[in-house]
Amino acid sequence: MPPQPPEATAQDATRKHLLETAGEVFAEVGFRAATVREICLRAEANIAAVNYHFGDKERLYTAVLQDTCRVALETYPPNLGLAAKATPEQRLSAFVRSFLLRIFSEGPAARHGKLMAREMIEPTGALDDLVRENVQPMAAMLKSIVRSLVGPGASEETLRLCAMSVVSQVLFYHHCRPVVRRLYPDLKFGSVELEQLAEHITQFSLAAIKQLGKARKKRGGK
Amino acid sequence: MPPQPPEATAQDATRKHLLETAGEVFAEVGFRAATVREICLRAEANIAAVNYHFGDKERLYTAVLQDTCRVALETYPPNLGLAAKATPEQRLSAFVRSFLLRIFSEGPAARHGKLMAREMIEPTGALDDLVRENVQPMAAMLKSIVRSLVGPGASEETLRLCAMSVVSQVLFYHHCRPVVRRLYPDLKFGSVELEQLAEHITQFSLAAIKQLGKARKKRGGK
DNA sequence: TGACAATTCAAACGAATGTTTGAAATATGT
DNA sequence: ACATATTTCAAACATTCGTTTGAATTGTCA
Repeated sequence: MPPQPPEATAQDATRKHLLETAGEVFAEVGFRAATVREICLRAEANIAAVNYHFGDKERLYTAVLQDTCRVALETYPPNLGLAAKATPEQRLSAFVRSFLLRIFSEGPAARHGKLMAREMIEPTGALDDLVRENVQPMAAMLKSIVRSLVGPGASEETLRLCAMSVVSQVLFYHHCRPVVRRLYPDLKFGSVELEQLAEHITQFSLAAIKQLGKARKKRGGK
Repeated sequence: MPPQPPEATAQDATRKHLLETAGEVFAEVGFRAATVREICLRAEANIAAVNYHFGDKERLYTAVLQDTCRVALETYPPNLGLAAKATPEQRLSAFVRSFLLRIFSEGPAARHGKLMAREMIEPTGALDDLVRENVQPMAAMLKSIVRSLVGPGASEETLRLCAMSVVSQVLFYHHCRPVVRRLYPDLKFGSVELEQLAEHITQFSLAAIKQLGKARKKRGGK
């Protein structure tokens, strides 16, 4: 007895199809440049379908944003199949790796990354919920990893700064891809390269965090 | 005998005013959402002024992008008044600090950062020239700093990865400000906080780079 | 089958936008 | 001062977009 029986999903197939197609279009060209005509055309639905099923273009967008976020986290969960007794180093590595994969993956799961990148430029009302329900827990998880790496007694500010330094490196290649591509035209982002990149980010961050921990101890903590 | 005598600039004051105002509007709402009506209204120019002086909206935009880039680099030069015999550590610190200031500054110099952030989402034809003439030299400068920090014999890939790790941390707070603001509502980005942030990024990166250099030496280079 | 609700459809509406136009105004050079 | 080129101006044009409308179609249930 599944909570969502198949008939409930098949009931409004066009609504689901619309959600899927809108995700594609929004990710490709953004909310503003996307037209409901294009979305309905690709979804093989009537122009009026968006307004009928979602009210208007904006509510369709927020539905898309929530849906893509769910799909992305289901496809690439933040812990990425980690043993319960993993070391902090392993946990950091898994965090970085799953984050990179989630962002750079092709297919439906990648849409969320693109949409979020656009949200950074022009935040919509949907961002508040998204940060509270998805980003916040992820940030807490990373901060706990950093805490166990840098040792006890580190200030909250230090933990926050280090966590940001880790996340920033992951997001950079996605966010600045247009520049990176032009700077290094031969650079590819296949699964092999992503693994190397994850390894670098992990090692770079581990070295920095551990060094900061040592330096703090020498100074007698603070 | 200045190469650009004052009469040449005063000649078409509306063109200059248009460039200035367009920079404001484009930075605020982006190329697509910006309207030539709004730009001309703020510039106290006629609707047709854009087409007369720049041909069309797109060519106005590229002119704005080049102009703001020039202003930003003039206001916050990458070396930031550094002595000729500065240590690599000082050079890295100056690079990070000037980069942060250039991006987070208020006023006309900040526009370039906002426009570039939008270019990352929807690159225009103007990006190619910009990367070639401005980003590329900056990347080379940073790479040379990293080279002198990590020690001789490091691979080009290592240098590139480390340089990216540095830049990414700088760009993160600007690019992800909507999320950061929601995660830490009390966080401010005044001049004091920017100095602290620059210090963290510098120390974090220095620790990581030097550690990578040591590790490479121990392994006998590569 | 028949009545009612849900969904789909083509067409049009109203608003906003980049651009064009041709005349009016201003500046320039002799 | 005059003739010419440059710049400004109000108005309109052509297009695109989100949304609405009312009829047609399909599905649902008794």
